[in-house]
Amino acid sequence: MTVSRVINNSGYISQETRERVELAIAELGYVPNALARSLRFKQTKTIALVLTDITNPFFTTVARGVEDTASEQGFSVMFCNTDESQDEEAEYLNVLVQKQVDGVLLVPAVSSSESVTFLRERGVPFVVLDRRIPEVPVDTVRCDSELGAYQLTQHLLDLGHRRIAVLSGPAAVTTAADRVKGYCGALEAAGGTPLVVYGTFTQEGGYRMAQQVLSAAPRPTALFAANNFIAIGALRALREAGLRVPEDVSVVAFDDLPAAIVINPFFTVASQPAYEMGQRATALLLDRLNGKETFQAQEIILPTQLIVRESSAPPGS
Amino acid sequence: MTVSRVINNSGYISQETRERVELAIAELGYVPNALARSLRFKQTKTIALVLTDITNPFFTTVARGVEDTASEQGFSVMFCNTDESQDEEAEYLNVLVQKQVDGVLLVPAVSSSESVTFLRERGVPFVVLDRRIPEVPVDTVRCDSELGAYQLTQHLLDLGHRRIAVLSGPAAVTTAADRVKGYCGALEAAGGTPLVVYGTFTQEGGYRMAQQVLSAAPRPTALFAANNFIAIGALRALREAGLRVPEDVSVVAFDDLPAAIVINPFFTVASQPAYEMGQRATALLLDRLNGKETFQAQEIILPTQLIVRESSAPPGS
DNA sequence: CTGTTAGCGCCTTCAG
DNA sequence: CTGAAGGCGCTAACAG
Repeated sequence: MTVSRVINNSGYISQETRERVELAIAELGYVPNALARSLRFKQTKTIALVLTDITNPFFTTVARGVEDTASEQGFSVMFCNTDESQDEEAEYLNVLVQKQVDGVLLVPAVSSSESVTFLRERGVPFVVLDRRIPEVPVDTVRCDSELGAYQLTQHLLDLGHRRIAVLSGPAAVTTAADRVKGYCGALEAAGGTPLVVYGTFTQEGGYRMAQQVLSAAPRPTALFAANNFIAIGALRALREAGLRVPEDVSVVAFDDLPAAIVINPFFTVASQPAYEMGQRATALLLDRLNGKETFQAQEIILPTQLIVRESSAPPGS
Repeated sequence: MTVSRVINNSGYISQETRERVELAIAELGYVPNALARSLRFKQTKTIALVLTDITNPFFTTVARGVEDTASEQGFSVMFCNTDESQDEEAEYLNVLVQKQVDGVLLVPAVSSSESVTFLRERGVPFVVLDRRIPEVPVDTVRCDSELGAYQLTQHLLDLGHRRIAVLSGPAAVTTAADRVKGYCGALEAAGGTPLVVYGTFTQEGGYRMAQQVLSAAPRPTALFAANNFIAIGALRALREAGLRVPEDVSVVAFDDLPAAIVINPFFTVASQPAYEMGQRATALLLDRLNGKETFQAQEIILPTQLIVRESSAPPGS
């Protein structure tokens, strides 16, 4: 008890006792057991970040924003890769709840409400990141995928493209769906006919989807990749088909690559403020934990930024 | 108690009681408290990954290898970014020890033995990742930086370069030092004079170091970047100076960028098997935890792979 | 100012 | 086969 008082600087302690205790602590290399503390206070000072794949630079940057913000406030972060699998996600959430994390930042693999319901039933605060859970009011921090896609498509339309294909992600993922929606909105307003293929948010997916749309006749003059990996895969397919970018086919994409890892910024993109998304989501979650945010669910929607680079040009240029 | 027996499938339970308990569990959304369990068993089933910056694709990939391997064996992973700061590192380790993590994977910010001693004194198993702690026998998983650097330098020598500058990382970081050493070994054997500058493992660092060595007379004909970020920064400096790669200056680098995020593989590199490093380090740590590895410290040294691409060519070509 | 009691939720051990 | 006691390390509340 006396030791506890010394460590936590609480209550009255005589100078002499304090020094004796501190000496003993140093000598023994004593470290307080945060587990026991957590058990008592029902607070672990730990949050979890559940995402699909930390290997994607977008999520890496988000993760960095999360960790920085969390550690500033004395929280640790556990991270989990679901690989877009709902089962993995459920399994991780189960473990996290058992481990009594104070809160969860979740990039849901699918837009169903199961995970969210699971957490809510067990009283674990959470913030949904990057994607939406339709029809359920939950704290969410994400970008405006629809508007970003609209702008990206509009940019292609302005350049004169009419046959624009979307290489999308899984239909069940809201960012994929929203981007398709924004694209359709812009395209239909201009009297074009949507051409949409669905696949995975991976390089392989982009490669396959690109091959698929390129075999169509007439060939699209522009491709819209729903994320960075898809864009890279698509580019590979274009090269193999002997098509030049942007001369033969323009390419635009969602998600920019960090300046630190890219040699030649090339893709025209709708860039998402990944670091800030991580920051904001964490701040919101911690506010909830501290009871600062007690009102209803809020949705923080950040803007994307259209950055025009060399991968897009007028058709047949 | 009876509930405990049901959950853990231990001891005798009548079928009927089991069913009643299971029903109650489902109804109440009961979740066992892993904290209490950990307190009793002194096992949290959690390990920590302490690295400098998860934003670096090399470490991102390592992290992925770690998480995959850990979760396979039922362990969760906490991650911490030290930004090469020894103080941050010490602070994180302190928290982690308090939180009773079962083990730590550490990419030490500096090569001093403080962190390692800290962990050892407190009985926390750990594996050092990527870097060495000189003169202290500890479990280590890393690449052969010296040999990799030797090969990279030899490659430049073979092309005919003699004035080769190294843009290194912090002198206190063993990977930086080892790479300089390998470079010096190759260069001196060929009768060249080493030109080494030290900086940070960042794009900014690479930019500044490149500017510095390019102002030397005679100008180096080749640059050796000690990591991927430095290479990118150096390339920026070269461009600004109106120098072409590889025509005017060749560039080689340590660390490859994952194929999924790179458009045009361009740099000649010594590639490290990042994912495997994470895997191996985690496996070793978990073996220690399970008492499988009870013998003395071992050092697992993985080979780098020399990949020749377009950024290197004979001088004046 | 310091120490004792009790309980957070778990499971080993021992009674019933 | 099921339940009660006790302790993992911590601290609020209360005694001394």
